[in-house]
Amino acid sequence: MFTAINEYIHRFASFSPQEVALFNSLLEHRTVPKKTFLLQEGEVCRFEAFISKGCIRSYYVDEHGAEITLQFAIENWWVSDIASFHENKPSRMFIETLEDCELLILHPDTKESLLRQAPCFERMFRLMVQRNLSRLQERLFQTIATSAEEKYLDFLQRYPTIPQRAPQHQIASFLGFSPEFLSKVRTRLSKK
Amino acid sequence: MFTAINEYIHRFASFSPQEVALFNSLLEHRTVPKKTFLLQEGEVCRFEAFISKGCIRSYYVDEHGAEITLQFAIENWWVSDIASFHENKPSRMFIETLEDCELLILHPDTKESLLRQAPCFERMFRLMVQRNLSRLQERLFQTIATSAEEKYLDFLQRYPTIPQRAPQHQIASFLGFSPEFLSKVRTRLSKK
DNA sequence: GTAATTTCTTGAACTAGTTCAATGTCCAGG
DNA sequence: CCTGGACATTGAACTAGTTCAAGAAATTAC
Repeated sequence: MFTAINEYIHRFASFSPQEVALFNSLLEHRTVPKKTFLLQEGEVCRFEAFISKGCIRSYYVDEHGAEITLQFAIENWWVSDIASFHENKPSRMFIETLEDCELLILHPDTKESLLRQAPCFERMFRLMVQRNLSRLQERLFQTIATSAEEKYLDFLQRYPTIPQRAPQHQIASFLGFSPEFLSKVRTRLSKK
Repeated sequence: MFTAINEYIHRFASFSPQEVALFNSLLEHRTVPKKTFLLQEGEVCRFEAFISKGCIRSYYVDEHGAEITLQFAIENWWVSDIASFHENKPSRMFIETLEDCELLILHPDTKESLLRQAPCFERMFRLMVQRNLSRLQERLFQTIATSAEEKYLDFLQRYPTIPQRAPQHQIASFLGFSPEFLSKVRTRLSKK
């Protein structure tokens, strides 16, 4: 149950067996069916969830009711609204499972307890968030600088499993254009 | 010289006088004239710079030679390419002063030394990066979900000093549209 | 103080992407 | 097995934003 997450944390830093044991002991294991909301707009996010199995989407809803997908999270990724989690404030996001999921969960108090008992995890979380930040910078750049077609092709490379796991209109909302246009881009590409 | 940065770090965590003294002792103070490149594409970023005075822009250049502004950094902000800095790899960014600047600089080795001697700074940097990440999430959402006019108005609220400090075409490239269109948006707004 | 360069504005022609509506497809549930 | 709802496709009309070109305004450099 913990092999994946233990491999994961060792990619960022080294930990003693005791530290790993402490970490594992603080994780809550949870099984969640598909189409379940882990978080809805207005709620405070009380988890950071590591996905051992399954696929989860986080998204915003804009003033016209349109969805904008922030993230497709799959195996070996974390999902949370960190701003809401850390500042204890209502979230603007929805987080919903796309498949049946196996999660390993940290709560605000268990995370604090972990960091108090084993401060070396601060480093791991810092490096994790840093990596996230640079990826998001790249994505913003791409959102502004490239055409819908390029974005879609790049998406297929980067997230090869998502097209089988999420409907197209959600992918369009991740890439930043309308589902109809994604459909047109796809037919255009398949004619080449 | 250190008052601003010391206030800044205390907003994220508490530090003993010794820790603060160590931190300050590791900072390199540097004065940089306007229109100086702190980093150019292809170089490895060897600094995290806290701006005591001045204004700095970081941007990408896309395949057609167009600039995309990632950040306008002013007093009490940090500027760096964290991916390049931490993974020691060539950057895709340019970082250029818009004004004469006073900077307090951490280098990769001084940062490591700081974190080794005073691990509590891990926490501060983690919280800093987290805040950055959530702001960038908001910005991505806004880039996708709102009109040019809304983006510009929101920009004026959020960065009231930048219009006096940076040319309009750079602001347009931050907001994600062409300088000509920004000009049109502005005349449209001023007619209201 | 004037030349040179960068920045900003305006207009006309264009295009990438949107919106709406209609039709077709694919399931999941009873 | 058939039916209702979600999902995808297509086309036509539209629009927000782009591109190009030219001129005006503002800065900068000597």
